[in-house]
Amino acid sequence: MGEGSAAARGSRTASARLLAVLDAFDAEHRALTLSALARRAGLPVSTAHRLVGDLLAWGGLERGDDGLLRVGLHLWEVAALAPRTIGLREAAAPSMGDLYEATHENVQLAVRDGLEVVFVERIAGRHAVPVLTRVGLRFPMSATGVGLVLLAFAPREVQEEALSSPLERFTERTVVDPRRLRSMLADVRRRGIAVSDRQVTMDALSVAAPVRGPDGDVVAALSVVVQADGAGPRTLAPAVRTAAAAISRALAR
Amino acid sequence: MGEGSAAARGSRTASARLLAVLDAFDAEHRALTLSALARRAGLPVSTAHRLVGDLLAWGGLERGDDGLLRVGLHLWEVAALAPRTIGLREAAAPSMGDLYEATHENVQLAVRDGLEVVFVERIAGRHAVPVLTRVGLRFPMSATGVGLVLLAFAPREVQEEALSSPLERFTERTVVDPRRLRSMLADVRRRGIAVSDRQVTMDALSVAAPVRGPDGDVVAALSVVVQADGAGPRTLAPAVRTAAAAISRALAR
DNA sequence: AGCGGACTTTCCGTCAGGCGGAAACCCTGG
DNA sequence: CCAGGGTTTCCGCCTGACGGAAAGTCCGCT
Repeated sequence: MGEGSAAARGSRTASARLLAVLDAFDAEHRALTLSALARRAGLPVSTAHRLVGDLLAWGGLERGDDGLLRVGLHLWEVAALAPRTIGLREAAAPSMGDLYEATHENVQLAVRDGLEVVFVERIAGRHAVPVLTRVGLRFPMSATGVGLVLLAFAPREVQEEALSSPLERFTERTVVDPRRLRSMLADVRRRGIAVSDRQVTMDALSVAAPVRGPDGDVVAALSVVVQADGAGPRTLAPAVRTAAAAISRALAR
Repeated sequence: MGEGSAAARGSRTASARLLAVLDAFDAEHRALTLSALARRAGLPVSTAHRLVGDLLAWGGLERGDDGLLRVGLHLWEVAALAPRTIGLREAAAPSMGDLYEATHENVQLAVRDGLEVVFVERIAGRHAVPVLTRVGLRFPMSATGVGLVLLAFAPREVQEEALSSPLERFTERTVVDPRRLRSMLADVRRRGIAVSDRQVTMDALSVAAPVRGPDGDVVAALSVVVQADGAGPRTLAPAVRTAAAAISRALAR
């Protein structure tokens, strides 16, 4: 016992409360009123009020002209110091640009966090297929191209854990059978490339390749997303693989 | 009395302490040991230890294989929700790419926060002049090209405040005379373009133009940084201006 | 105007829980 | 083997966080 919003409330630490305020924001709720925020964070308004005040003073939140609360610039500044974010982005940008030039499709870079992938950078073609992903977004590993790569090269324990929980289904083609997935992963490791064919949406297909850090372990994955019936993976694979390799080289320096 | 690290300690609010932990990180200190962090944050280790524990659990910090603490991915995810960050980036990316294609020089996008500019995005040419700026970095407004633009179009009060405090000098050519600066700003407003000629470093020159939001107010500034003795501002201005206008148009949609 | 509702801000008494000194623990290098 | 750095745990004191409540503010609606 002890769970349930009411009970949980009182037994939260001060930091947890502050962080809950930040967690009240997500892609669908980028701007909140104080009370909406309090509701979402599971806090009494008066408490939220004080915490928000602290965050406003610090720059972690900002109040727009419309009076709504949004995530502030200062938070972003700090966050920009995260490894696997700016540094990775900077190293990857030129090669991603090249890849975009070559394909004019969505080019994405993602890293693994726990059992999920987080998209760190993306070049969205003006005319490319619209995709669900966005920078800063989190996705389960099993479906996307980048996810397959990152899972294939993840430590044993992570793989086991990912395979043991039920796999989320997005389309009729999403692979949800662990045995099937396991063999796909072996394939990815062997070929150094992953293809997610209509496993996320029925109109898109992605081709991904691993990006390696200085010491050879896979730190990120690069992918290109194309129309499912367009140029096949066959032709894209080499380009993605070389671009990923170029990023790995840039990281080594 | 009352100031000085010791006295200040006790009189801090819980949130302030947590935020101080985050502030312990900066561009020169991206990875810290617990005690170094405590020192920088002005907190007793035991306190820092607990706060760090909370942040680790939340994902605001992460501990590397080397045992050092770094800013965590989850913080970045939240920060990515900040307006004038990802959204702006996404809107600006294509035009910035075009501008880079045209010039092959550093292309930068910045917004104003208080009396400073924060660089939000940058395309670093492989062969372009090395510059001091980096994404996530903060600079005083008076020297850089983007700063001049953002200051020129800032609200009256901001301008007054910026002009009333002494201007930081970077090179012998940095403008530090408020009267001189004031006339430069008028010029920027009139021409819709700002040139910072060797005001930050003696080898670089930047040309900047305003990016406007849907309601016409200046929300960001776009700039190109080139070798001080290279192609003059004369030739760059049109390109920068058009690219900035294209971004403004993208934002309007 | 007058009213109801939703949000924000302030106030304050209570008491949970944060705070931090100190000591134990754990390295690594001399 | 010890010295010096870091990390982690423990625990009693007491501060300052907590949140209910009420006042203040700003709508839109009739």
